[in-house]
Amino acid sequence: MFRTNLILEAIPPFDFHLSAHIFREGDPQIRCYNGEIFWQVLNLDGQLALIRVESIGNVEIPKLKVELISNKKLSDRRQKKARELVASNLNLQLNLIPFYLYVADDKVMNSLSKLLRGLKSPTTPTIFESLVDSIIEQQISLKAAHSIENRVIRNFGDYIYFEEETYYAYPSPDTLAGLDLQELRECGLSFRKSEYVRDLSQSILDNDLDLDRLKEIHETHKIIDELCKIRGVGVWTAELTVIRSIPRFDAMPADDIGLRRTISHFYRQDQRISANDAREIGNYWGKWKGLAGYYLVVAELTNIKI
DNA sequence: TACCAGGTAAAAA
DNA sequence: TTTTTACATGGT
Repeated sequence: MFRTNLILEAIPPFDFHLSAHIFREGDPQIRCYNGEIFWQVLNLDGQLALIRVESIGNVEIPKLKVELISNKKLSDRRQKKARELVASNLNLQLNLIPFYLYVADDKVMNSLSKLLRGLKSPTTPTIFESLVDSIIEQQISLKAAHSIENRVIRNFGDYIYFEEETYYAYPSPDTLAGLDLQELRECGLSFRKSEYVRDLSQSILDNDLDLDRLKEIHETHKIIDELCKIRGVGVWTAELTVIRSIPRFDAMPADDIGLRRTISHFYRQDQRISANDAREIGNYWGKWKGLAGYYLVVAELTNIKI
């Protein structure tokens, strides 16, 4: 195996351990954080590398050591690609200060910006990955969805061996496009969702759909409109995808039943709220509503009381 | 056992 | 045009 070390810096504040905490329950063979190191397999222009990230700085002077493990020596170009991918996956270039200033008048959010200072939301390596995951997550519980996602990754993802362990990368559109519906169905997707995923993959393979082009579109609502043209992608899926893959934070999946429960926990004394109620509250966070929603979800996950 | 959980498209009315 | 229905797994 070949090993390469990189040093990455982030725009402060950035709390690596707090931000990686969301992967605490992750599958160790896919993507995981163990309290010390975060790891996952990345596809660097066709070559796989296991990346292991650890903090060698602190929240106000954030610095990361990234170890790249691969079967063949990584070219300079691929090392650069790895740098870019890790930086975007952990949202290192996101400046949180404007967000904190924007929500300073909101009592709850102001508290959270102090309690969760340095928390950045993760970004998926590709828009495709976020779309497929979001389709799988429609309607069913996150736990059920994650077990289905992990089966898809284990069954169809490329992999590398390292120290007697197998690590899986996310399957490519090319691979998923060529599957029988029955193969996806056996991972736990419904036949309908299997069609969505296969057809989405096929249209990328055929160059009928260029997801990366969406990043160039300035207005987020236009990206959401474009995503909604894809069969199986509704507003909820599109909003979730722009937040966690582009990423854009001036959108929030107000239809999301879990997010609504969380918003009501902090703002409406746990009374059920409608999607419109959630949108109304979300508008108060303006262009930062997506990140504000993430802060609320993490606050609930980590059992923070305001 | 039944019902709900980070929805969506297609069928039925 | 609007309303209803089918669908997958995991937890309670």
